[in-house]
Amino acid sequence: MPVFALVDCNNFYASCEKLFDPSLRDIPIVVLSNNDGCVVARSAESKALGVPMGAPWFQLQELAKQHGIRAFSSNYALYADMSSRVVEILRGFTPSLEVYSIDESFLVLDGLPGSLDAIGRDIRERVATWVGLPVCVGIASTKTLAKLANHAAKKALAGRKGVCDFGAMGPDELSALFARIPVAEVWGVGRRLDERLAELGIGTVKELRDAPPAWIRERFSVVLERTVRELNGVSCLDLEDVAPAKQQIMASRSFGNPVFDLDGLSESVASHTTRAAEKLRAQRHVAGAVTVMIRSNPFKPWEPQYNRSEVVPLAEPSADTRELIRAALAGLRHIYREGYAYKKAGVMLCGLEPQLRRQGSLLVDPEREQRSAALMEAMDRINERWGRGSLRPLATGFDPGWRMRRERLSPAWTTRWDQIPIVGSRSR
DNA sequence: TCTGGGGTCCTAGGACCC
DNA sequence: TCTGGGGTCCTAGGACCC
Repeated sequence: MPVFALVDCNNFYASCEKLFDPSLRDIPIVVLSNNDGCVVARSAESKALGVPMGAPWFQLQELAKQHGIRAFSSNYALYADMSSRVVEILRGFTPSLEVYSIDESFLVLDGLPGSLDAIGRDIRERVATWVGLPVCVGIASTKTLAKLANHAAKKALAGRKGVCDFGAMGPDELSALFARIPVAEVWGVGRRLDERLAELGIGTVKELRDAPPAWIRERFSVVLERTVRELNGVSCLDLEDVAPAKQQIMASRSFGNPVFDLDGLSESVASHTTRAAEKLRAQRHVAGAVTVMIRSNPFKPWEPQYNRSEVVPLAEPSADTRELIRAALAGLRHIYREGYAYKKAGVMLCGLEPQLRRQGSLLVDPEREQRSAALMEAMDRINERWGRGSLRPLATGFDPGWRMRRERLSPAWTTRWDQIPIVGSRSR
């Protein structure tokens, strides 16, 4: 029987913010989405105050003032760096590891010496000692159960010091626990499924676990059927230790201020295309089409609304930023309409295929293609060495109007020499 | 003034094929 | 009166995840 562990950082973004600023200890803090829009992470103190996940920050002003809640802009440079440090530590326990998200990893612990509970406590201690972040560990025979065990370690069985191994619990104990956990906590059960399950009298994990899989498949789908099997200890989801190549690549952002004219939209679309193209080349793929999207602000229904996208196929699949921008801007000109306050623009690259396996085409000049590849590689290397955006297409512009708001950004403590924390200094 | 940004998978339905 | 059976591919939409 396989043994999966799910290691999950507690309140990850909020914990990262607290890590380098001791004055924040015991202070309620939240981390905001891009444009300082809504709450995407809360410290334990903020949760205790009842700050809801996803709440718009401007609606929390009163509560924040009352309790001294501090808010931070998303500092992805910091979170990504801390995340990779945690993963590095986890790799010290097992080579079979899947990075599931920025703050979660699945580990396969089969055949390791020592008790699983002891390994779990080791993981917790090592991460806490080496990088200072709190994690919880859930251990079970399937991924879905490991997720649930992790949840139990955080909530229902918080007394177990952040480690929960379902394998060490008896069937009655497990059933009693499952009868206390709402079915919505199960990985793969979202709001809609929760509602539909409730109508059928399934409200707890235990009730879903004990439902006949065939019946679930009939009433719902093969996806939920798989979830039921996983809850019964039948492993259906394998560890994906090699991340599969993306099938589509998105880049989009809301604007810090509304944009009205084509020029502003063009600059943002060119910027998004540039970022998407970097990701595309990083996975060594080419794209067959570019989708460009623009929309007004749906939270202002009293203003005229406009929401449109267009797919622009490329004559030949490409990873050349210039060609992708040309296609995106052609699509943008086609769908742009005057008279709207635009709130968001984005591009999506699709029809992705590996760069190398491409079929030769009579329409492609090999010499030109080589020059393109060399230029893109040079640009990527310069930007890697000197920082993103050091060398960029002119079409991405200089207008700050549409760029996102980040008024509460903490320093890039670990990724910029000029922002590294200073512990003490000798004065003369 | 102010409301995120990515992704995946599955299903149904239509077009089209022989 | 009466109009098959099987398949593929594509797209849109809905659900989920963090």
